[in-house]
Amino acid sequence: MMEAAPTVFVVDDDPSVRKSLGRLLKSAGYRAETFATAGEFMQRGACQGPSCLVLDMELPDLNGLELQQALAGTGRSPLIIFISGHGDIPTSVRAMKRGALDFLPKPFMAQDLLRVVDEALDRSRREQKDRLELSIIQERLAHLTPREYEVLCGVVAGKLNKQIAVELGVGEKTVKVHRGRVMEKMGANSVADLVRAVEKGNAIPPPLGV
Amino acid sequence: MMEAAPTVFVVDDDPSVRKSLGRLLKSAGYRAETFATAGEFMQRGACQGPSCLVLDMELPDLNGLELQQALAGTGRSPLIIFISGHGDIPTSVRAMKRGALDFLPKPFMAQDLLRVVDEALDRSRREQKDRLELSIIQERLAHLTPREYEVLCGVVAGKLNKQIAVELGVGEKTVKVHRGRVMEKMGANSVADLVRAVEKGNAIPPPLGV
DNA sequence: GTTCGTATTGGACGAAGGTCCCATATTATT
DNA sequence: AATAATATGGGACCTTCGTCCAATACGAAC
Repeated sequence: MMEAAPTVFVVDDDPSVRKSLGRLLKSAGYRAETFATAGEFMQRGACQGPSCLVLDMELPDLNGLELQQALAGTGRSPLIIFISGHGDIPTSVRAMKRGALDFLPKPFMAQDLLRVVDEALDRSRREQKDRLELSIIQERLAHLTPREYEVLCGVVAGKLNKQIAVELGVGEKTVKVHRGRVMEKMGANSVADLVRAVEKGNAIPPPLGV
Repeated sequence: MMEAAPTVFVVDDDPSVRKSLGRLLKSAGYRAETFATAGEFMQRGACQGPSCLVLDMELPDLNGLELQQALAGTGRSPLIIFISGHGDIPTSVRAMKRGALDFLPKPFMAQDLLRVVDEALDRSRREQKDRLELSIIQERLAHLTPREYEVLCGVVAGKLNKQIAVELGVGEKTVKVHRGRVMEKMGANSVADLVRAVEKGNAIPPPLGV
């Protein structure tokens, strides 16, 4: 199975920068898409393969930091490499605190950018794998009935069927039936698997308070 | 039980900065210790309570980034807030990529520093709690006999006693005995607890390749 | 109004887990 | 040589878990 081509998005208001970065990235073997404004990029939906965003800090509509936040607000959080002609330290620090991967002052050397892009795509692949696993687990969790979910909680808390039954005010028999269905729906072969799945599924990335 | 006083370390070669920051931090209610060089700070051992480090980037012996790495190399990784009079963007970005909490160009406003210090100490408390849990688990893991550890692996992999017995070439009975001891030594009341403990215990913070 | 999903339970049975007491063998330590 | 820790088991016993077949009840959807 072939992996989707790695894509690098470029958002920069300077046409010559877009053109030269586009060329550079394509020559390095990446798919490149360029945008002149934050708005344009927001319109383009997320892509499936690994990707990252090379983002100019100074844009006509939103500035780079604002776009970074806008994307985070809509659930998209691509790996961002900032580039900037007039950046200052506080701006770069804020960008990094919000999760940017790097911040390159213009002008930068092509190989520096390519190295960072390469790292970004590597990380993007890993994140994509993690997100896929997570979404599968959450999908399965969502298909549990309320009762099944209650039983699940008891099981991963290490309680006995008997205890769970008392807490829910039902017979131990009933708990067993639900429990069996939980194992089946979650695709777990053992309590150990179940615990790991639930731990992963509840791992909510803490929002960066920056 | 009273928590150890939060401590802020200051490393700066300028005596007037040390003095004024020391005063500022003490007036804000923190314990403050100041150092003129990286070497001096390295000599002082880690403290127990929550702490963070306010670190000047320009020092006579090592520069700030070097001290940051030197500390990481010895297993200490205090939360670092850089301050710098002559910083540039690449330096600040590198510092942030290596995990610094913030990077304040001099001169900065006292309240800005205090806000960041406060956040750092909050995080330090959380990290300390996590490290404590981790060390307890690792301590317990270290007290398992080799055989018990093998059995533990089988259990958290969701295997049946019978399967584990076959793999280890022993009787199911023996596995049960080891398993019982594992549960006792690990302080686990259920397989679920055991799985969570092992997952935590194996969570090795990935080194920042920066 | 019938069908579907959900929740509930019974009886029965076997598999698996856990814990007593007891026993042996090896190795390391003292 | 004696002691302790480790590793290995037997026998007995109870608990817990899982699954088979079967049934009832409620609400929502078609």
